[in-house]
Amino acid sequence: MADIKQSEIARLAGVSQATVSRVLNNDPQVNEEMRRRVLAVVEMLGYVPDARAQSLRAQRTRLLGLVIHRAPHALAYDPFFSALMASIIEEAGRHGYHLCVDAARTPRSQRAIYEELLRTRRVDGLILVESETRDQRIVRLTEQGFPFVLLGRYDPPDAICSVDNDNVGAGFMATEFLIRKGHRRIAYIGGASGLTVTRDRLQGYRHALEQHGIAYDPHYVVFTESSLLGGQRAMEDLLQLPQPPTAVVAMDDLIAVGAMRTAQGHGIRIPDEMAFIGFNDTPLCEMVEPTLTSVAIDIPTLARVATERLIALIEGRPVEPRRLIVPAQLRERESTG
Amino acid sequence: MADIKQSEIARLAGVSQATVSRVLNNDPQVNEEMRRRVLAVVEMLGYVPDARAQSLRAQRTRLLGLVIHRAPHALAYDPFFSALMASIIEEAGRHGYHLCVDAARTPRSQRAIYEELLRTRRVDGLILVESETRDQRIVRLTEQGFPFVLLGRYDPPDAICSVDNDNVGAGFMATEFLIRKGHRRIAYIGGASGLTVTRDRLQGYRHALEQHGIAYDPHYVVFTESSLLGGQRAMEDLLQLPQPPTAVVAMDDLIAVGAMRTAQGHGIRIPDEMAFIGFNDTPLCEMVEPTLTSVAIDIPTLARVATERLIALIEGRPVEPRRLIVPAQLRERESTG
DNA sequence: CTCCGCAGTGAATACGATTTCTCAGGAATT
DNA sequence: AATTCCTGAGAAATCGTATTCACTGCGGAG
Repeated sequence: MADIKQSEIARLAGVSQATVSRVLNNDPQVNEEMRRRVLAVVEMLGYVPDARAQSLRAQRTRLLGLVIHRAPHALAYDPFFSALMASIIEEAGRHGYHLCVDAARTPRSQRAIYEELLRTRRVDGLILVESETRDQRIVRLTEQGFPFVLLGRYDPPDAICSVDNDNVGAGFMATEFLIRKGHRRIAYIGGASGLTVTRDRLQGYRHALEQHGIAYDPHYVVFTESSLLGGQRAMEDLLQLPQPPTAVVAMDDLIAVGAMRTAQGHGIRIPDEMAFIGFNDTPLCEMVEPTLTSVAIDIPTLARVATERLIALIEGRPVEPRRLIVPAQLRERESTG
Repeated sequence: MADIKQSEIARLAGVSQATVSRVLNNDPQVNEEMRRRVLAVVEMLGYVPDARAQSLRAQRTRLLGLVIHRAPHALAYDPFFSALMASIIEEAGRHGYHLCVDAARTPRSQRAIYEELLRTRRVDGLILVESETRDQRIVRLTEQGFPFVLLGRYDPPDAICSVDNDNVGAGFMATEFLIRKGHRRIAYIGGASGLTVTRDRLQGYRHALEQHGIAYDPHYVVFTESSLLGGQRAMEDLLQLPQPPTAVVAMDDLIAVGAMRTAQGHGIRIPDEMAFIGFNDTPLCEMVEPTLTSVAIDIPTLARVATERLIALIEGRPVEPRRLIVPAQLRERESTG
């Protein structure tokens, strides 16, 4: 049924298989009469070229790769990745590409997955998320000359194509916002301390304190796992302090909500006694009580730009500048009064 | 660098390219001495076969397809799909398959995407979610003899391979639970009325009422969009009734949370004055105040089984029984007292 | 009138792997 | 010792498409 190939079309149209290929690829070299004849047959049989053959011949699959780490947890619980995926898929589709999503449970399986995708040439390029400060993937991909784009890294090596939200700026924005509300004892809860995103937002936090003449107190900075539970644990620690903070900047919404829950559990009223601010402006913000102020990452733009650039790299078009930063935006809600 | 092919390995090992292929495919016909020699070279160069060439030759890509509808909304806001994806990817990986995720904004683009995946033979099989009562995709795929598995449809045509959570049972379970808590005026908020999942859970709801001698009142049944906003709108309607319900069965957690928000907005205390129960047991349930009782769909099992069966279909292994039902489970939390 | 160039086409080949066919050479059988 | 059998490995075909190369007419220039 579906086993129609170009040679079949060619036979029915009375032309050579090469001509069929030319017609389908809009080769200007082909005569109008021939084109019509071929297209008529193609139309009639509903022929579409076999992607597998095209992949081999053209040495490109038109597949982009995205690997989610810390699966299945991150994928199932963090809407950031889902939102990112949705926009990547959309933009990829606009260019005739598809998205292959993989997931890794452990750093070890992660390495293996990248290695496989790379070696088997199953995908044409990769979007790297959750880049760490000294990322082996970057080294490996670069030495292989494999197209990739970093998404979500603030200080990539030069010559690496990257797109990032302005994490330093976002950290600064969140912290300054709280300072202007009158807070002086502001805590920062980070995710894994190795992640650049954790560090970048922390840097913005310190910047804001400094700029407003508030001394940096390391007791107010804790690192935890990026999850509801992580936020809860971190908050427990902060509440042990002789002088607990009056406001909390949490590295993501999940952590923020976890921290809020714990604070509420201790009878603390939000935002009157303690203010909270998260990052990513996930749907979660609207779902909790009180609703959570969050610094918005423009995920659709981030995804769109990263995808566009990756495809440009794959197709050998120039990509300048190598590094692009998408600005953040603060969405004020109830948790900051 | 990475442009090693079998002929290269063959040359270095002093054998023919066919032998290299045989070694890599564990052909017992090959001598131990040869095998060692080839493997040594393969190991040294880190050679891995090109997936594109394998795809063409074997007429199979080892890619599974999943199309998310109502994108980007559904993907970004409904953790169900993310959780599903995570488990599909994991199970697929276990069998050497990858997952290609697509997204459709409109029913029209949806048709186009399925048609393309089908015709280009880009994927070996499809997992269909959100099956409707008279689904054109099923007709099309069946007539093409294309491997696919239905996920989340309770009453598939015979001979169609499907996996579903027990939606009727889940609807029954949720409703009966509320009845046992003493509720008599119980509302049901469904998603799009065409979705089988909406109808199946409704059927279970009616069943439970009937079995406990409660008259079915159509005023207590409303359909809405599967979103926070949809839940809010539906709740507004229910609150207009002369005798508002004392308990609400919402077709998914998102709708339930939206409905709860609106009820709270009207000063209704939960669960004292009104009880709520959702479906899917998404992470959201733990994040809201009060936490939401939900009927758990065993997503990992659902995904695992569906993926296993799809791969079996693809590889021509028998799949019996055609229809499989994964039981649901109620997770009691604060919203039902 | 001859030759060149060019548009348009078909034949042939490449892409990288798997699989079938074929055959050499050693073991086993008579 | 001659024939058959079997094992193992090479040569070649194949998957479906894109592309290079070579050829055919035909028109215009010299």
